[in-house]
Amino acid sequence: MSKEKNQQTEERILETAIEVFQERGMAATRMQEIADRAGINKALLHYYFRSKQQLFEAVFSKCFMQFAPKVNSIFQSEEPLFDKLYRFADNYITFMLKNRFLVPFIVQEMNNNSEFAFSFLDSVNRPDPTIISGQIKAEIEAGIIKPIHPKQLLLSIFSLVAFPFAAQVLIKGLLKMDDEEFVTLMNERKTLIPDMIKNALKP
Amino acid sequence: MSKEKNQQTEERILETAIEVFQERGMAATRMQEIADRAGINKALLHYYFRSKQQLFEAVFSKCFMQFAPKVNSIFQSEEPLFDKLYRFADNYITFMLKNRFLVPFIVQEMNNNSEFAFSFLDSVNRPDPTIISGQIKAEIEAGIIKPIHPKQLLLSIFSLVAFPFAAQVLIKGLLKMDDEEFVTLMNERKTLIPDMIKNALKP
DNA sequence: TCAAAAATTAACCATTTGGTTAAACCAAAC
DNA sequence: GTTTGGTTTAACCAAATGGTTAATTTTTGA
Repeated sequence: MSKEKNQQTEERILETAIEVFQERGMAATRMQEIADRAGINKALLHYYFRSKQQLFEAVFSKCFMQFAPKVNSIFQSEEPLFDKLYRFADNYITFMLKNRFLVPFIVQEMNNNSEFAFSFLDSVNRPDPTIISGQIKAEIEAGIIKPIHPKQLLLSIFSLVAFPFAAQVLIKGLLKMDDEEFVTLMNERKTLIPDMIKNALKP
Repeated sequence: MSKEKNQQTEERILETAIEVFQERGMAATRMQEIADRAGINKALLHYYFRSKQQLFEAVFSKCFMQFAPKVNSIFQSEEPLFDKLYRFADNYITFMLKNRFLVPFIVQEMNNNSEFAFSFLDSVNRPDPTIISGQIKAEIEAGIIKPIHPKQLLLSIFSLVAFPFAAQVLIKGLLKMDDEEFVTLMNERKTLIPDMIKNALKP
């Protein structure tokens, strides 16, 4: 068989696996369901990816890499802090609105598999907080923004942007929103969040 | 056998089940492990709680009720908005620091089991956003705070407080924190978050 | 004291699940 | 056309898992 089809099949398996893993999470995912949805025999899964664990790791890695480099490039550019912030909120929310299960999946599996999570983060070109932390300190010293621990600021930004996706069902339930309203709200947040932080940090 | 011991056993099972479910999540939890940790026979689990699903629902309900009424009472009191906010951040973070797995558990299981999640929320004395939403609108009209959609404000508050707990492992990994630093940061956030929001909403 | 009721257990059971094996299939090279 | 290599499948397998049953132990209350 040609290399072509080989790659195609592997690709189809991985894409299907991403779907199922994101929908159900690692623990609740069944190899059989992936095989069924991909229209192949279960044994073929093990032919391409040796085990459930390895398939999961391929899925996780691909998912993580779908947004990490982008975040990285924004945070490591030369722009002023607030420009980065607007760009980040916009890009991140836009992307996550198209990939609704991504954040919950990453968050959940990191929590449930922390040994793997840490070794994965160490092996990967992950967003590096030192550069932007330096920038935050510099802008504080320059009097552009109020003093704040850089990690607190970063944590707040991530929280404001990511939590609504991470806790989608809870939030919709508590605030009595349907999906349409949720999307509207998240679109507003592309500017609302940076505006809010800008205001909060006004010296 | 006395009603006493009955209650005691049921209580011990439930407490153990809370531990295991929070550690592993519904899908990865094994009835056998709960039985082992509780020092009883597996059949006894089914004697008190008919099935894994029912045990899970008891666990989930008890966990949810550990904090929902408190949040409720704070948000529905007569205080000014910012007083509530300070009280909420302080109480919530203090409690979650002592129950590290609670938020991730609730968030994860609501996501993975949304049919159950919604019917549960409907059946329960959940935090009701209408009251505090009214208050927010009133304080906007009184010129105390800037205009903002009440749901956006509530969503932001929840995000800032809850996300670090929900995504603990991811956050520690990205920001390179050990647990000690995490605790320090979260303690600072008891006032940092309300301060930040207060500033952001200054008219 | 002793029989009935409740609690607890050991042994089972059916099904599900991740994973394996050996055979079949199929495109291409010779 | 036949061999050869990787690809795909049907059939299996052993372990794990949620759940049940029937018997045993403990408690109760008359």
